[in-house]
Amino acid sequence: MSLRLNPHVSVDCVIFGFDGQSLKVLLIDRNYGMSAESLSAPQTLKLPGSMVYDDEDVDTAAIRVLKELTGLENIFLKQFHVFGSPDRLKKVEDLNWLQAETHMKIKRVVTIAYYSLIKIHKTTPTDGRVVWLDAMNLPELAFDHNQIVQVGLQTLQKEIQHEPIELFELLPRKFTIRQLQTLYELILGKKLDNRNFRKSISKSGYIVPVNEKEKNVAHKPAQYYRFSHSRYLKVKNYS
Amino acid sequence: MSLRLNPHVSVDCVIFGFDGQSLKVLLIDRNYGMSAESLSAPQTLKLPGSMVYDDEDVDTAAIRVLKELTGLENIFLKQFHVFGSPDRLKKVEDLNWLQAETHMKIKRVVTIAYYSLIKIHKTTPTDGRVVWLDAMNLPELAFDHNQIVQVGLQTLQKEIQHEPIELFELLPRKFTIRQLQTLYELILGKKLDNRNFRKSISKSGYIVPVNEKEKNVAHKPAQYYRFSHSRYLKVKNYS
DNA sequence: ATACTTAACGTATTTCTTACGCTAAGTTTT
DNA sequence: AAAACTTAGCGTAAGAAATACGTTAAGTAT
Repeated sequence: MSLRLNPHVSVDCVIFGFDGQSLKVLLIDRNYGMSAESLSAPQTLKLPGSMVYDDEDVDTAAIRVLKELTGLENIFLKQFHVFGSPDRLKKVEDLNWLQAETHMKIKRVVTIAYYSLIKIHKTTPTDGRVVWLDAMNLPELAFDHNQIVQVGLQTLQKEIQHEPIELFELLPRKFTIRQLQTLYELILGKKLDNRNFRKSISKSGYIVPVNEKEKNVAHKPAQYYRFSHSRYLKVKNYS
Repeated sequence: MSLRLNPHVSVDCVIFGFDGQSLKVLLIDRNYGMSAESLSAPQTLKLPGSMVYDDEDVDTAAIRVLKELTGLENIFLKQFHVFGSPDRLKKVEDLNWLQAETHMKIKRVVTIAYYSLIKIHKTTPTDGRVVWLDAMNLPELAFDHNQIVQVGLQTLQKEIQHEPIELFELLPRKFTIRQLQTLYELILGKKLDNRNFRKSISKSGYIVPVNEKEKNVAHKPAQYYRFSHSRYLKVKNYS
């Protein structure tokens, strides 16, 4: 019979952001501040994550990671998968970095992955380790983080079919229908019919116009809308 | 800064079964073979689970638990949530039992929950610890296992709206439309219109009749159907 | 004034969902 | 043997939702 051990338990966050053009993922440069040679080494980027502390709920750990990096609280965060293969740390440089960082002898880490959606402009810009990269075109990341992003993206694609609410976390408070459609198209990876998209928006009942239009654009200015949480609850509960 | 530790990592399986009448969950009597007083103690029932072994993938651990209890392999198993609250072991008898069972000093266990669907008649009947109880009407279970079953059921409800394929794991190879409908109604917790249900089945394209009917029933005998995996793939990929 | 660009409304068609009426094929009862 | 009972199984019509596509509107740039 096999022996039992305690793997270390961590959380990793796939933090999606939208800058109006493309879908981004927040990454940490783990060699930030090091020599130029190190910086040019591959796989220097990783997802933000942390070991789970003593007496800390795993969800709380994910909330903490997000707070530390972005300063944001009360953000949508969803647990979506556990990555627990024993050979997740098969790259030597990953294991070395992890042990130096945590000051612990580590054999194995089981990680619980979360995804989150935030507005890019709200992130703390003082943390130089943070970079935003295009979610659809990532370089090779540390550990199994490319796989984690991929599974997170697939989960998000499934989720927004039923709960579009999550997407509003990615947009400014006031947004145009076109911005919302672009976001849908980016995440789903396909084009949508603008006229039918508009119809579905007006039918939704919880995306309401605000008294403001675009300015200084070289075409007909678009109406701004906002997401009405109270109307959302009404629509979902009482009809 | 808080200390870091290694919680123990376990898997727990919510194994759903269908006996033609009601939806069941497989539970383990952890006091099996003990004195009568112990047997009458509350919370003697728990979900099947295990610590994750050294060099074992977490998914593999879940597969192993299922195999040990039912003898079944190649069964649908889906990871659905991690339960990682630090006070999961707050009941003294739970902690005592766990430490006696594992011969380890345990402070905390983070568990990864899976659900699975199987045909009840195929379970190994030799294991006396195993009991099947009605999923909708469970007694108080050990640990946070009532909550785990509840979340598992909610996940299953969501899943079958999009991927009815999972349900065929619960039915015999040949089944009637009525059996399938009963299963849907049990899981969704609501009645469905039989005529419309039949229509959706014939439209599906992957539930095909076999050359056999019910016998010795006190009414018009029903046609048997089976799930065609090859047709399922065609329908889902090429249309 | 004309061209250009994106916003925004409308309509017709098809496809999906829902509600409900009726007949069919067995066994059980009288 | 006929009638009653039970569940199987087909059909149709109305309403809702998804799809495809034509057209006008309101600004800036030249």
